[in-house]
Amino acid sequence: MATKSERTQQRIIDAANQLFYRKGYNRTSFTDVVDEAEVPRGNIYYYFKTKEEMLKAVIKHRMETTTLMLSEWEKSIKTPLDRLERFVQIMYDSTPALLRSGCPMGSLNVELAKDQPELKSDAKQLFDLFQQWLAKQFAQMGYPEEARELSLELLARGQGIIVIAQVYQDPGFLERGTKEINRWLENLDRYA
Amino acid sequence: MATKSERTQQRIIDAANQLFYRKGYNRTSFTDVVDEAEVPRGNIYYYFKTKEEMLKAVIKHRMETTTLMLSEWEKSIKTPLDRLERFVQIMYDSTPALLRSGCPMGSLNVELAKDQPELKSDAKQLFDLFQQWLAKQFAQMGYPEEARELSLELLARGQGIIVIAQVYQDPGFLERGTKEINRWLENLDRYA
DNA sequence: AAAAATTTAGGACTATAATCCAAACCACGA
DNA sequence: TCGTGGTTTGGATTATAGTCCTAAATTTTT
Repeated sequence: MATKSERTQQRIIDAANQLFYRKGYNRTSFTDVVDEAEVPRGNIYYYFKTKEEMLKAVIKHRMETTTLMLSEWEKSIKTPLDRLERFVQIMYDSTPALLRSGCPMGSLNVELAKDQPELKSDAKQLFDLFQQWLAKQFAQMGYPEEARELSLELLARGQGIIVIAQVYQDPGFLERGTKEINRWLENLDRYA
Repeated sequence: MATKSERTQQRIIDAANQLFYRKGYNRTSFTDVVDEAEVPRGNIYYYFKTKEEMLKAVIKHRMETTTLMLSEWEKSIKTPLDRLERFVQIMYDSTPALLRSGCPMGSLNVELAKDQPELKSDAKQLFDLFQQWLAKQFAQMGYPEEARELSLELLARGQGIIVIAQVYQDPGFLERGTKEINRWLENLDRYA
């Protein structure tokens, strides 16, 4: 089992992760994290000397859980189409959170792209992770050439739908959008 | 001609407008604005008592210029298809800015949607403005029923393409994306 | 069990941001 | 010309955020 120290660190990362998502990176203060994680003020600096470091840890954490999720999908889901649709599914399943705080990956990138290039390149890794996994599925589906472009298109569609659904607080738009993506994927699969 | 005071106020709004776009609202400080507008420190508070007020003025300004732009398009461009394509065109024309700072309207909404609901509802007006104008064009094109949904879909496509193009710093993706949107619009028009 | 290393804890310190203020300045009508 | 209202200044003030420090407590190692 994890040591107490490891668990404390994890609590901090979890708290920061949530807050960065809900409030955004820049608007989240150390005080916020400290309160949420229920760690004494000064102690947090033992684990993370700067806010940047904390963000990097959060991104690393997201990378790990995402990697795990994707590899499990790969293990448990047989066809590329079903895997791609599983990806779309989490969008739909996350409706309430997406309407509240947008896409965790997209909004972080949009925020950091402004004026914080070093951090942005870290956040971009998350996109890369999904992008490469999606491309792999498209390639297996029979589109090795177009795999990258298709994966970007799928990501773009998702991002767009989420932004608009959030702006208009419209879960229906998210639902119709994901259905439409599925139709598109099924057509791609059919005519591969 | 505008009074000196009016011109000063306008300089402040222009500076804030640019900075909010380039750095984001939360990361822009009064000092930044003061420097950019070349107005003495204290003077800015004569015009805007709070940062919120300044944002509202910026949004108002954007609303005005956008309204003007859209009504000019309506005057000078004859068919709904051409008008819609004109909209797509500014996306393409703005490639460098979009790659640098994302969509001015989208990124502002994404930023403010996190934890700043009052401001968010102001920023949303910008979307409404475009959305209603786009819907009008779709209605004229022959889709009165689907006008709203189509306008949201067009906005979503634009947002998605911009986010991905920015994340991957890929002007080509933006170009292909806008071309694809145009194809879609032309098909809609053809089979109206 | 003592020594060494890690972790906790709270507060101090510094930097930066937002906001306010009061004196000076200026334009213009009485 | 004087005074009055709007405008300009720069610095003062306050709040908040980020960072650091040091001593105590705890855990680990010897």
